[in-house]
Amino acid sequence: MEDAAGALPKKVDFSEWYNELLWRAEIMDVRYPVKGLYVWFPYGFAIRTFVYQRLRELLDKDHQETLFPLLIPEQEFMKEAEHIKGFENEVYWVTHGGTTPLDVKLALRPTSETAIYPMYALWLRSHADLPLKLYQIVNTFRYETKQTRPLIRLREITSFMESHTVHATWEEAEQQVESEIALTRQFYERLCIPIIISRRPDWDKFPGADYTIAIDAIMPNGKTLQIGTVHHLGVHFSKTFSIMYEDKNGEQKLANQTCYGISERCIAALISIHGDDKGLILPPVAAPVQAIIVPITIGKRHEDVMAAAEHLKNDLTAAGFRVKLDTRDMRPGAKYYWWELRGVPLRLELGPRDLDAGNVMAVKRTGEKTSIELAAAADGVTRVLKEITDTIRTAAEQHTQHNLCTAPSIDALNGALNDGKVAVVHWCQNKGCAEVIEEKTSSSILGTDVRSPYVSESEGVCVVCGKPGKATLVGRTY
RNA sequence: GGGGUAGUAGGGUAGCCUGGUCCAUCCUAGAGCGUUUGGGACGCUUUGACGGCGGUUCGAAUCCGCCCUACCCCA
Repeated sequence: MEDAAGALPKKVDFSEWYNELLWRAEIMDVRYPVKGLYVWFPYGFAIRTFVYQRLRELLDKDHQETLFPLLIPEQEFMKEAEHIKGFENEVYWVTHGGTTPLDVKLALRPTSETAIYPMYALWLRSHADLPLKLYQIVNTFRYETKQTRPLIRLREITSFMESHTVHATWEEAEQQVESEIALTRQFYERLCIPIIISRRPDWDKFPGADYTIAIDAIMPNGKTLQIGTVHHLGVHFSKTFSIMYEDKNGEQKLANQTCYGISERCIAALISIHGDDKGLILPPVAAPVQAIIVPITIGKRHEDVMAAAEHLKNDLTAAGFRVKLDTRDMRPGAKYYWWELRGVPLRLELGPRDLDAGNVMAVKRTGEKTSIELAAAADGVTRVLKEITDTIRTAAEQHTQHNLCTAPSIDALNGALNDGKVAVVHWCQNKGCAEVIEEKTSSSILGTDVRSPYVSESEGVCVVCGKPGKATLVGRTY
């Protein structure tokens, strides 16, 4: 029934599928009349809320949430040379207050280092104030010149979680980097999104960082999406902004810093990796509606069924599930399609036959049907939702494993990339060789020191020059 | 960074080349009423559009220019 009313484009036509799904599943409205700015539909925003709740839960264990201004005065923004170089072509400037030109131009934050660190300099006095670990979830602005895409490449990033930590020593900051990586792992583990961690090459690190660790996911078309970065800032910014503390011996020392970011790209990955030809598939942790009850009412059994459905809803709500009862005047089949498109993990069909048997039919968004006893509905739903999570996670992991391979030569690399894969090659870490690889295969070096269950560290000869090389992740990127 | 194609109701389209018969086509969605309801219901009634600004012309959805926006390809 390909041509049935309302069929989505197939997921193999990823770009079309993605755009259509954002619209049809009511995630983003792309019709806002400014390039690169999009509107969250309430349903999409609800997904965002639950996803970011998961992130906050993890951060709040040892970070504190805060909020800094959107506007950064030009002189602060211009203090750190490398940082400016990295961002100057992407900054939006506020130049007027009404009709009056401003004496000091104000930047719309492309990221908040230069907003936060002057304040850190004021706040930090002694080693007893360390470590300092704050985060905020804010919008940021970047004048992107490449093609913009909803949730993926935006001129206004609406949901940028940025964490900024301060430590006494470089080693402590390094440990913090590891702990942020572990946090990111847990976050994506909960969303059932497999990730690949690597260390970005020097030319691709954050402007003003000692090094950058990146988290990438493989999208359905084989392109990689960077869905998190952790940066060791060393003392670059603390020198510039005089972020100093008095150590135990009474000496003034420069602090070491890290910063770490995750944006709504995590939702792009969530949608893209799990969805199918019917629409979204949301893992229960991220689903605004975890179970939808569809009553099947015929003739005079209408009231019986509705009462039982209401009762079921109350039971499940009391047990802590996000449940809805769909009482709209639509045929049941239409409701099934409607909720499948929106990725609700579990559908509970309740009709006269089920009622007479004391059961409710539980249909997983991942495909399977089982019967649940009405008297023990909460237990049944707990079990089935867990099975759904496992199915979603396993499918995503298989996809990632399937799309990762090793390539012993440039030709093999090209072949793998053309097959929609991400590959590991050996590379000598020389910039010239990287350029050869990138040019010959129209791809990007993602990084070295790859951490993934599907990639093992190995030594080998550089695919370009034949000198000793390290395992390096290469892919076509968003 | 370079090139291309397009913009017509909420969504998708026809009309444009060859300006007038277009108070604009069809599908879908929306509203109202009725009959329906175990996988996308049906009938009747009804609302709703030529991206923006300017130009050419007696007359512009249609031709020209600029702007905005979107999509595709190449680097």
